[in-house]
Amino acid sequence: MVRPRPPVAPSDGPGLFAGCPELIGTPATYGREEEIFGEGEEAERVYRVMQGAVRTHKVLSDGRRQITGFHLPGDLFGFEPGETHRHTAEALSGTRLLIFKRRQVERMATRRAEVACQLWGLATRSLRHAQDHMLLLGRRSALERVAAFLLDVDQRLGGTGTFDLPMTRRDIADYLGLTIETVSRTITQLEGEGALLRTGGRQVSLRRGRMHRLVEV
Amino acid sequence: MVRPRPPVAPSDGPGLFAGCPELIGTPATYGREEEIFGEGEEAERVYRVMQGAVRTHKVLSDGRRQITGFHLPGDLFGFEPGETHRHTAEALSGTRLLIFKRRQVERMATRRAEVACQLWGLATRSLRHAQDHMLLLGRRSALERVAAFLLDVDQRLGGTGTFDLPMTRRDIADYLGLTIETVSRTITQLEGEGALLRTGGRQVSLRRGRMHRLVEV
DNA sequence: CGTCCTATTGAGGAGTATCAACGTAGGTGG
DNA sequence: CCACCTACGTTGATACTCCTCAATAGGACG
Repeated sequence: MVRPRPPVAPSDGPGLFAGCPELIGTPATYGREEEIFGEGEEAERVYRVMQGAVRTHKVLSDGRRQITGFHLPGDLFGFEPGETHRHTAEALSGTRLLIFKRRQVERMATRRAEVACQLWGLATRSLRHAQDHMLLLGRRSALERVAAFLLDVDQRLGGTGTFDLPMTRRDIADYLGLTIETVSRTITQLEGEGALLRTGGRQVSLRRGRMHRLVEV
Repeated sequence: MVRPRPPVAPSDGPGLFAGCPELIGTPATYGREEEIFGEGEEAERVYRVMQGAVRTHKVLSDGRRQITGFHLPGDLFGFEPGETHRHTAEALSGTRLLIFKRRQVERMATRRAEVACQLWGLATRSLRHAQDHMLLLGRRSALERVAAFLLDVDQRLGGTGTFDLPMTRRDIADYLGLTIETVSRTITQLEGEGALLRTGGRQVSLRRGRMHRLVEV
């Protein structure tokens, strides 16, 4: 969730891949919790979010799950250097995607350097997000994790300070490497310290100054 | 450390960038613990390890550190999508590098799609490593982390099962999101369970069957 | 209104961090 | 060549964060 939105806006046009008119995507819709692709499946398609949201995750055999990222409109996902997907991807809610043939994109990338550069940029931005998240998972407390997460969601949803969390406590917990109980308790604690207000349902209103002080560098 | 070696072998030639003869790197050597670049500095160079090893890390203001990766001969590092480095890079020991001008590489990438594709492949492989590491940091126990780490180092150093750890306990701890004491205790525990032998200094000899059983999926 | 799923809260415990002491190895200067 | 010094590593005692298990409350939907 920390990843900044890539500069590829959905307004590039309904059928375009990263501004390349030769690549036309096939529209598709997915329902809440529906799987888009599974870990281990052949990676023959590439996806672009048009509406809704997608999460990608990895699981261990005993069910422990780590969400590696949330994908919002404009984001591309599903690229793999190898032949198979290393993640499972699922729609968070009703979601519209554009599907591209991976071979077609790769062939285009070998011909048009700007497409290949865009792919590189996308991968590098994802990498930066992943590295920031490693620091969070390896070295931050539960309070810092939740505060950083809430600030990030706020920013991605417009930065007004008041918003509805688009995911469940389970998703948040599996993204932050915590349990749902710890997430819940931490939000309660943040409310007790006056760093946020719960204004009904999943809506929260942040005191961004106080929140930032909890995260610091 | 988990990242598999990229297919770009150092034997590509002393001055070549990813098989591209137009790009000639400048050789440089760095001593133990010497900084190669710092977080926040302008990212105008790109590096390739020829000999030795490099670690990249991020730090919080209070000193908490997360090592995001170790780079061995053949690996490229230092790429950034933005203008500044998001990491600090330091040599683990006496290390020989090849330095490339970032602008030059990018210009070459816009002209030659195969260079851009190589950059994409490098970033994507790093991303895969980062995502595997997120699962480790977010959801694995200390025992699993250390066992996975040792198996990975063994594999990267030839897979014989017996090797010298090329980094200190502090580096291991900061890579695995643990403390040096926990790393030390966990290695002792692994020895007690007959999953490895300490054969003097930093050398260890793994019982890979037992180690693998501890890591599973 | 009941059912199911999600979220909150509490009590207790496991796992890892922290603080401290001691042991070991490698390098330096006498 | 040896003694010292410093950095690294191990082990122990204790503390604390976060997890686990359990019960309750709140919302969405039929």
